[in-house]
Amino acid sequence: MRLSSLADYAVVMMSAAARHCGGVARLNATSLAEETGLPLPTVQKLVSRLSAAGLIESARGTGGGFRLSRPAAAISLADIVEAIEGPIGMTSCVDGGRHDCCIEENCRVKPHWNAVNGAVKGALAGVSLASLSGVPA
Amino acid sequence: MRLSSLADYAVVMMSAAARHCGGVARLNATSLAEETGLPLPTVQKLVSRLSAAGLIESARGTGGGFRLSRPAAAISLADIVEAIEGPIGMTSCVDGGRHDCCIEENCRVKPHWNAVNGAVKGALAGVSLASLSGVPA
DNA sequence: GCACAATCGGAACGAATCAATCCGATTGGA
DNA sequence: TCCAATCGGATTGATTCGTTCCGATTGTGC
Repeated sequence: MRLSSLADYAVVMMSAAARHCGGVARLNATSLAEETGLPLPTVQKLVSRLSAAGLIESARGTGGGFRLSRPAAAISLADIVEAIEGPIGMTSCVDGGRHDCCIEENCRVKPHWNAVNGAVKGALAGVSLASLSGVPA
Repeated sequence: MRLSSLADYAVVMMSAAARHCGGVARLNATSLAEETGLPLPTVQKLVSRLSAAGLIESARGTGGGFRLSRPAAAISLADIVEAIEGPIGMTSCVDGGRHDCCIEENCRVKPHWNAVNGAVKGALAGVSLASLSGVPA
């Protein structure tokens, strides 16, 4: 019931990127690590995950860096959390997923978890980077 | 962003207890383990946690067992999760708690986490054992 | 009053996941 | 063509979680 530190750091990092990224400016991992105070390797790992998820676009080579692939208003906390921790689900018995529960047939709690998952996901999807960093658009 | 297996098992166990416990009947850990299919030691550990949290009342000695200390309608998922995993909070920077975040001064995301935490907690508090097990009262 | 049996409660072990770190592959510029 | 700076993946260590086992407590039956 507590998201991992990586996801927390990712949210902070994306918020800082949204504040600084003035449209086309690219940020590198080093400057962002210095600004946020996070360790550099951690920032690198987060950048890898986020770029693999498609939230940011990275450019290699000298003077490279990364920038947001979408506007800040179109990125929500749910996107970031799913990019770092995988699909949002409080239990293993989500519909369409794996079935590792050995008491699935006698489990009458399962249908109710979907509603709870939807509520949690909606709570995270309702907050965007724009509302976090104060950017109007 | 995924609650532990213990909490999941605890919810299942409490649901089964709510179905069987007809007011004053006491359940023992062995029968409940046989019915739910969970390992006996796990059930014992869950009973320990839940009794320490005050959700169930345990009785030692021959013919002992445990029963719900409150009506099924007065016990929510939030109570069970908090009994097993501690306070519900997605991050370490909850108001009134510990301050382990080294970038707290530059963190502008912090005020928004409280709203998210409240939404999640409300989603869990809105579901009671009565709605899970189908007991009318 | 005593012994027995069944139970809860806490402590110890092993496994899995997570977080942090390091090195190699790729790419743009000079 | 060479160099330098960067991203990407792989490795190591630590923390936490899950499971299991053993001792303390208590009520019953004789």
